[in-house]
Parts: sequence; structure tokens; C-alpha cells
Amino acid sequence: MGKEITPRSEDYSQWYLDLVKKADMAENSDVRGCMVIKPYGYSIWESIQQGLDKMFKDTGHVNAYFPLFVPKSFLAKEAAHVEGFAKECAIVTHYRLKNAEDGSGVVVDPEAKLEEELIVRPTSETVIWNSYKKWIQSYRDLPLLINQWANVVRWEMRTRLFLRTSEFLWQEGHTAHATAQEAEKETLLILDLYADFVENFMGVPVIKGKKSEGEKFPGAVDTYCIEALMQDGKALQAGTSHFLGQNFAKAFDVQFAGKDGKLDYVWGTSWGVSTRLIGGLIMAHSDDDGLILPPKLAPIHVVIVPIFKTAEELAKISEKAEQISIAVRKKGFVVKFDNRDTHKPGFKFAEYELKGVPVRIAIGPRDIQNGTVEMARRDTKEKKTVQFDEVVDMIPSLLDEIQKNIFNRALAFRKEKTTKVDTYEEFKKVLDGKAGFILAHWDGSAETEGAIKDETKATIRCIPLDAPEEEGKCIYSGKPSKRRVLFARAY
RNA sequence: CGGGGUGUAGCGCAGUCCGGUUAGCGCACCUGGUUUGGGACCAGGGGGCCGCAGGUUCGAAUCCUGCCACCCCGACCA
Repeated sequence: MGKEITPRSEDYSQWYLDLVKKADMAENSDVRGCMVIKPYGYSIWESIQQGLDKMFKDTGHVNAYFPLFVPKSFLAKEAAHVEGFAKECAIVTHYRLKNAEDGSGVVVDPEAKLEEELIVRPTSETVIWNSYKKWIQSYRDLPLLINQWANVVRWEMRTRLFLRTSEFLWQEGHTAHATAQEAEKETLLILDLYADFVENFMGVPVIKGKKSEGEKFPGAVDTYCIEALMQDGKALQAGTSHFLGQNFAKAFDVQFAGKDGKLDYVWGTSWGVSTRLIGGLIMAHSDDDGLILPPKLAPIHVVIVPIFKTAEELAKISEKAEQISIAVRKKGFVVKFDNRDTHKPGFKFAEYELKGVPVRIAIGPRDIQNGTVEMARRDTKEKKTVQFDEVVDMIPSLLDEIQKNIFNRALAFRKEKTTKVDTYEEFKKVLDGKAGFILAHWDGSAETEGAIKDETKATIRCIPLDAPEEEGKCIYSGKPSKRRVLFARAY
């Protein structure tokens, strides 16, 4: 366990990777581009799953599971979709191995070539719509509101723990509706749900918006997203919700009979968030001492560290620690009493700070004598001595305060790092200096968007939903614009 | 696929130019002791096909040839 975490000012991305490893969350696998999520990292994913899953169920969605393999012909049915994913697919071509003739090991048996190649799903629209065709006949079968927790594979050229890996875990919702209005409503309902979750559970403020034509999902009519700002001033797409129109219904011939007996194609949506959220969580909140976790997602809420020399002292401390543990657990929190005698208290303090445990309680002989404990909060690193009798009652409100403080801090940061600019010169200057989100006028054309991207590496993150109407001139072309859009360099 | 780089203990590295004791250092690990209110210290110890294959040589981590793997910068990234 190293002491030094690279200061973010020098190389944020290195600092991030160090932290992921030191907090024991994940590591690069020996398998190309893949990641091993370690127990501590996975437990955060489980918290995310639990939180989101409840919200999905509360809005009428149900879970199901579809195949990992997508026949090539399925993927090819929607033109834009296949084009968008073609360049990053893993493909299964054979189903058997055999011993090499020359004894050099095991080789792919050329006799065992598949008639039709199988694609390891990069997303499941096609397999799922293939099922929907069989499931939907009438308006009575609608809406169909299904979610799946799964892994997907996208053969990325360059990977980064949590943010972009060849294989990742996610949830993907796929719904079918009788009308466009209903499907659009669903798309926005999920967008709000995502924003609610990311802000209130993860403590990361987001901007809801619509993607430009160039950035939208292949096969979608409209793509909506939530965009978060990381501490180095780069943006992270934290979740997307797509209005698919009738594109997939037409590609898979999913028609339903309406009340009037007429056949029509159903209207679809799809939406997802992935383990990338964990990367965003780390980059939005951590400091040079390590991770800072929002209490609502922390696998451990309170850690109790005993400070002792002798077995007798430990026994006395343990008794107090047990009392606190039982009472705090009763309130629904996870408490860990770290009574290991193999590590010194200082080591433990540093370790739990690295892992982002929100509240730490230290109890030593001095406290036993005075009837007190030392309580420390991770977000501000503030420490205070409190009466033993008062600790338990203080914890729920303290955790609540930490949750709010983390969010407010990130929100203040984003506010400070969001700049309105009116000229291209200013735009470039902000990008290279202050960074962050930039609100600027854009003429709405793909050419301008592409030119700005090529010249500055900044992309249009979204057209914010709450952007007020405002007459202006495009910073690049000078053509008229009706509202500002959100630019940033992104992960 | 282009440009650059690196493969030596679990991790991070030195040694390679200029071949020559038993291949070294830090962290981690093991044993013993002293410690314990912010990442302890001392002493001792274990752990290596020096990426793989071939070649040159009395002798190769070091030189030569070939191969492999990984990393970084691009291209790519709903």
C-alpha cells in the first residue's frame, strides 16, 4: 500500500489509474483490453445495481435475459446500427479446438467453422427486437418494458479501467410502445431517472441534453444523455436514453394491431448505464488521499478503528465498539470494526481514507477514560471528539450531510468550470486553460461540429434541455443560432 | 495499421552502451524483538528459465538474428 498518490495537477489520468489500483477496485486483466473488477469495486457496482433496479421496478419495468451471441444477420438488419458497431465487434467463427498435427499445442479446428458467424453482443437491440417480433401482436401486448443486466463487448483500440474496457457490465432497457408520444415520454422518463440517480445517489451533478446528429446512437432517431464534469475539466457521458422511432420495429418487422384493427410498427426506446459510472464517481469526487464515496453507495459506512497496546485495552475498546456497531447497524448502515493487530492505527486510517469510507470512529484508552470517541468524516477530513452516548445518534445526520456536501462541492466546481464564450478564439483559450464545460452558439451543422472537433478535440456534449432560447452567432461559422450548446473535451 | 518505448522476484526499477565473482535495489512477503492517538523500527530470511527461440564466444541479462507480448502517442471510441 503506497502512500503517495500522484497529484492530479501533474497527470490526472495517471492519478486516476493509481487510485483505482490502490483503492483495490480493479486492475487490468491479462486478457486483452479487459478488466478484473475486485471485490471492493464490485461492491460499488452492486450498490449501483440495487439503487437503479429499484427505480426501474418502481416505474413498471421488469428484468429479463437475452443471448450473449448475435447472429451476424441480425446485426445487419438495421443499416445505421450495423455501420456504427461494425468496427468494434468480436466475432465467433468456430466452435471447436483440436490438437495441432505437429504437437505444438491446440489450434482452431478448421472443420468446425460456423455457417453463420456470431457477434458477441456490443448491445442487444437486435437480439431483443428479434424476440419482440414474436411477443407483440396487439396493442394489448404494449407497452413492453424490459431491462437486462448484462455484459457487452466492444473492441476498443485503447482502454482505460472502468471508463472504456473491451468488456463491460451494464444495464440496457428496451421498450416498445404503441405511439411515438408514449415512446418519447419513456425516453425522457428514463433520462430523468438516470439524472436523479446519478445526482442523488452518486452525488455527481449532470446536465441533461440531446445529442447532435453526429453523436447520436446508430439506429436511434434521438439520443438523450446526461453529461458529468470530472475534476480535470473533461466531460464524461454518464448515461444515454434513445428514442428509436420505428427503426428497429421496421428492421425486425414488429407490427401490432391497434384498437381500430389496423397494423402499425411499434415505437421503441433503449437506454443504458455501465460500469463507467464507477469511473465517473472516482473522478468526480476523489482527492489526493484517495476515494471519496457518497454514503448512499459506500459498501462500508462507518469503520471503527481501535487504538490499543494490550489485550486488556482491546477488550475494553471492543466492548464499546460492539455497542456502537449494533446500534448503528440497527439504523440500516454497514459498520466495520477493524480489530486487526497486524496493522497500526495510522495505517488503517490511511487505508480507509484511500477506500473512501465516509465516517471513521477511533477509540483508544484515552477515550475509554473520558467516555468519548474520535469521529472523523472523509469528505472534509474534519475530526472531533464526541461523547460516547451521542455517537450513534449523530451518525445518520452526519452521513446525510456528507452526501449533500459531496454533491454541492461537485456542483460548485461545475459552476465555476462552466464558461460562456462568444468567439472561437476565446473558445480555444478556455479549452486549453480553464477547461470544463463551454456554452457557445453553434449553427447546427455537422460540418461545423466536425471542424471544431478536428481542430480542438472538443465535441458537442449535448444540447441542454434547459437551454433558453437566445439569438446568437455560431462561434465557428458566424451563422445564426437560436441557443447555446454544451462543448467540452471528453473521456 | 503508422511512430516511439519496454520486457530482470508479487509490484516498481537499476544493471545492457563497454560480455567476466554467487544478478542487485525499493516496496511487499516470512521469522524474532521493540513498537502502536496519522502509513513504525532493528536484525535475520525466502523468493529469478533476466519475454521466447536460435546464433557468436572459454564465458551472454549484456553482442547478433528471428519471434512474441505489453505500454505510450496517433487513427478508432453508440
